[in-house]
Amino acid sequence: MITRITMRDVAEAVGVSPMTVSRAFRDDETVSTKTRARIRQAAQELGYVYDSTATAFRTQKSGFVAVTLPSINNANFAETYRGLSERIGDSGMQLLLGATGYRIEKEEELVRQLLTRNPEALVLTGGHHTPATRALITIRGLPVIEMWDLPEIPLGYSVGFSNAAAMGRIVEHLSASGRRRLAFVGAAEGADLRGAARRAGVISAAAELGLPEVEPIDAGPAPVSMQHGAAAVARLGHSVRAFDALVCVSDPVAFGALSECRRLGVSVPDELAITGFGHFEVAAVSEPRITTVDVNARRIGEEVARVLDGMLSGEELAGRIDLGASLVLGGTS
Amino acid sequence: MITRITMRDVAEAVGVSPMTVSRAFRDDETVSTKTRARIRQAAQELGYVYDSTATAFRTQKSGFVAVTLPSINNANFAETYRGLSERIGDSGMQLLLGATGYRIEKEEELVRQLLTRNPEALVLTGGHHTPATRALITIRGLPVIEMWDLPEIPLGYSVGFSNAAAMGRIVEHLSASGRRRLAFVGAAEGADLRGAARRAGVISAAAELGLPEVEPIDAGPAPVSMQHGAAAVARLGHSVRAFDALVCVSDPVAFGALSECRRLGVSVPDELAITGFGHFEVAAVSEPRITTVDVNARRIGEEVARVLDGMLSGEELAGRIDLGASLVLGGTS
DNA sequence: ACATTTTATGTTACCGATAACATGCTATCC
DNA sequence: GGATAGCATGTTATCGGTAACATAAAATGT
Repeated sequence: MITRITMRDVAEAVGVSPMTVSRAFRDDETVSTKTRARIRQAAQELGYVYDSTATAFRTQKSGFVAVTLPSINNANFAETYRGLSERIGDSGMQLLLGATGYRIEKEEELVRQLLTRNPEALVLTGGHHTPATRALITIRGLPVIEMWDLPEIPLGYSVGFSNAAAMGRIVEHLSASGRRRLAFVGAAEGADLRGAARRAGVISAAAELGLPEVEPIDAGPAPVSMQHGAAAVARLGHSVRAFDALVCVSDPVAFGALSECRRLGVSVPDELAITGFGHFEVAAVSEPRITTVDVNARRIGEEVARVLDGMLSGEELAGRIDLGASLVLGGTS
Repeated sequence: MITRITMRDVAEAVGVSPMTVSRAFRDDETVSTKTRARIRQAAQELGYVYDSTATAFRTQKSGFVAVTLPSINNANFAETYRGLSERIGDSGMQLLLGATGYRIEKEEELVRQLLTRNPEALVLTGGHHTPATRALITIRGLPVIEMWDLPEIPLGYSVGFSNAAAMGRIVEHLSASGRRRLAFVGAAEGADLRGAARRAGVISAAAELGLPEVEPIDAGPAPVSMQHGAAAVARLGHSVRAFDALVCVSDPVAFGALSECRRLGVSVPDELAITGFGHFEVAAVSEPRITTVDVNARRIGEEVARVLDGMLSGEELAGRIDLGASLVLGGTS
């Protein structure tokens, strides 16, 4: 890589101006078909590679959409990202990904870093952000979409569902099937906002249905996963039988709990019901299958892409898209 | 966002030249502490955001490392990405991610797109690429790391393990525990190169140990996951008892197979052994736990980050890092 | 045949930061 | 006290495209 090949080189080879090359590369109709072909040809031969950095600089349009996710290692967030990623390509945008580790302070740091790349829009997971994050975004007037949890005070567009409503479905179902002594298995108080919203949803739904107070079971710091679900039940041991339903913050946690119940010899669903959240693959495959709610992770991503597309082409769009959540009955309840 | 705030604006506010502001922002020691503080202050007040695009353009260093993964929705690849992502921050690099969907043609398209962003290095998963991909990279002299599968003809550095060796461990273990009629459950012939390497590893290890020919069971097109593992066993039904061990291409597939065996009433491991690959969380939590091999997904990412760091600072490094794979015994074998 | 429109291409200036070089000013030394 | 070294800051040119405007050549109309 002694000297980099630029449009100028291609232009000289063909015998036209760099401007014509630039036009040809953007498939500008005003460049004659013949010239375009010659330019393509020469570019190919010279091994020219288009430089998006220069374009981003000159046009002040980066072609980037910045995305933050709590974790990439979560099948649901990954599905959302996939839906977004596959759909966004059409509008010529590229995604810049950052993982917050479920912490809004980390999110702030990430947003700061991502903003230096001049993204044309920002997609955040969740509706809670540090004041500095909010300020950074609003000062710039950057288009924002918040996804997953529908926020009370949105920054811009939002696409997702209500954790409380989704958990309400679960609790109603459990109550309808005669379960009364519910425990909620999730992260420790305060650590995970999404988890906290789900716990709150369970508690209020239980209260509304006249069930006894829900017992919160701390499964450790977020992100809680299979191991934590298993460990939480292992810690309880046979006293898990004090409950007749474990409402878990997510399917992985539910699966961990289910496996541990089997090890303990606690029969699911006869002695104990177990429910998850998110409709992960493990819930659909395990034996018995886990009762859960489908929150359309994939579709969230796809809808975000659609909204982005519309936003960037200046359309008027609904500010808030609630994709809802549907109960998926399994054999654990 | 009427007019964007630049270093010039900050410079004017403080009463210095833009160059001094530039130096201050890069923590250049030659700028006096007092001036630096005043610049920081003014930048803060004006809401100035550093523009990496301009820097990337001027210095011809993008600060990007491009990464391709087969899929983001795979706990192992996600872990590798996480390891890489968390370690790479130190060198000031940012990752640009693309997912190939396990297809080298898509990889080529992605690499093309990523190259327009002038990445300073490229990280590819796997050792098989289209000729065009290889050409694109070598012409540019772009530093490359191939990870996961150690390639026969590497493009540059490589960090990973041998699929064949790892599968060898599994087969040896099965053979040593008296299993003889092995089936390999994976993607259809040719579809998935990584899967094909694993199948080949099983077949040759079995041959070496004098076991009968291994039966290949097609679990569908890559990526094969839990559902596919379950469906493959469901399709076999009770004739699965013709085998005494199912060697699965991955833990999710093994878990699907295990669940389906339970539904069928086939006893694992008494009637049938099941093994996985990759040491996914589900293998460690399911009951029984699944025998698998740990390929150090997280560490692959971390090592790649280390190699990148060294590469970019011009150190001499080992060209090939084999992190090996270790057998993890579970209750399914 | 000449004016007018259309088509294809060229010219110029600029996006925001920074490398390389230049310079003014203040300590330090004998 | 004058020369020298060192520190802090300034000047200039530039990275590779492209918006906006300009223009030459060909096509069209009357």
